[in-house]
Amino acid sequence: MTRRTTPQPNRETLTRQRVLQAAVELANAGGLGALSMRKLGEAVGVEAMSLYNHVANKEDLLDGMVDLVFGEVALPAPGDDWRQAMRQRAISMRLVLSRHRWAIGLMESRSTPGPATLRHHDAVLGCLRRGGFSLTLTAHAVSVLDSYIYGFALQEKALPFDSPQETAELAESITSGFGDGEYPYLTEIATAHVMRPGYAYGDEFEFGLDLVLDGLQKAAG
Amino acid sequence: MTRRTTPQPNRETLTRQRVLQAAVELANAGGLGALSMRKLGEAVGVEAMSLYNHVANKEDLLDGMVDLVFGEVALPAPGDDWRQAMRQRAISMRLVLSRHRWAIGLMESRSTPGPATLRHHDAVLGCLRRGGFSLTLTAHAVSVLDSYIYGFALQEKALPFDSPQETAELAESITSGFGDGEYPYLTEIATAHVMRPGYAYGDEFEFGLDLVLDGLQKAAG
DNA sequence: CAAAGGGGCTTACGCCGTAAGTAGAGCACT
DNA sequence: AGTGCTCTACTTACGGCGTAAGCCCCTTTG
Repeated sequence: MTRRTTPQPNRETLTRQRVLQAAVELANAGGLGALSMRKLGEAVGVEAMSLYNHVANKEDLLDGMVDLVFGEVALPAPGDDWRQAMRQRAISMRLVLSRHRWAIGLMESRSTPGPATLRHHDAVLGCLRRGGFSLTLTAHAVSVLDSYIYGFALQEKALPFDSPQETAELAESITSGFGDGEYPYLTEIATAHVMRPGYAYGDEFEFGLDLVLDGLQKAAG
Repeated sequence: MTRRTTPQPNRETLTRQRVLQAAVELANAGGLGALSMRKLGEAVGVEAMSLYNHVANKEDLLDGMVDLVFGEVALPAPGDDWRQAMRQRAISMRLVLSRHRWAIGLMESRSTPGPATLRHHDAVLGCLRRGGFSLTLTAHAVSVLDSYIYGFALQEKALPFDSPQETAELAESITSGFGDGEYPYLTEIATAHVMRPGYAYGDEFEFGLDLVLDGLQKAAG
């Protein structure tokens, strides 16, 4: 046994990828508030300061996390009909954003997009251009589609409940707090619509999505 | 001079309103990051801990700020045509959200709405119901409209520039960073569309808004 | 086998939100 | 007038944050 030690067999070398993935897992589990450099270091078995060998600073870490999330979104297949492709893209994006609820709040202010983000946007633009959209209409379409998707994800995130049952409980607690006449229409929709069995806000997504796609199809002529 | 001191004539008593307004001003000036209890105390001429006489904690402070912002949005007038009223409401909301860019990032996770927020939502629901919308269609309409408005505001906030000139500069710096073939459609839209004189992303808002309103009108039959 | 470089660790600084305790002024009683 | 309650503001302190600066030792290379 002249060999000193094996090259740390029990601790595989840290990489940017491993750091980013651990950060995403931390954020998934406890929200962005649970993600600190110290806790992230602990999660990957390293002191906080050692993380700075792999990320420039926390901004850079967040940028990398956002790009990782974008990488999970299914790219529109080049051969597909634009409408079909955009529909699938939107649904995939919403799925990804609901898997990583912290991400939507992070896309504000992240102004240095990573490669997966750029690839995603390029694929979306290409799908529309090849589908016959003019430059101007392509810009309109991307704006309205992304606004709708992000905005829906934002609202969905703001809801502090997941199951229909929790929804009903919250709606009841809100309406019972006021006199009947104070917010009549809120009371009406809470009692007669939201509290119906089987209600789930997420089901609203496809209604708006198809509404937007219809409008774009008409505009494309 | 038997009287000890006058009852502090030069310092008007602090109120929740004054605290909230100062907090909004701080956030307007320097973003949410510039808003700390210490700085807010300094702004109103008081130590940080004294603020807790008027707000329960920072969460409560943020809740109050959001409600203050909602109070700035013009309520739909009861007599108006639903489409006209919803259009004006959307434009007013976007204007308010661009005056307070920090607010959109805050509406995530604020789950205890204040009176102005409730009044706003009740007025919107009422406008649609009186316009003949069924309960289900009203829920659809609110979802798609709010998603679009918030999502647009979110994207607008993410843009790190305000003037058309800054936009062009950024677009050029992005496209020049890659080989021509890497992101062809991004390059195309950046050079041939975004960099045109007079381009401003904000102009996209009304296209999507009218698209959504058209779709709702059709759905309302 | 020595030199060099790099990944990891320790320490420290100035922020943050806020719990806990204190002081003084205004008011309502006797 | 005295007594005590309440309300506002201040002070101090704690644990956590991002990260700058410096050191240490292991690995690679000549």
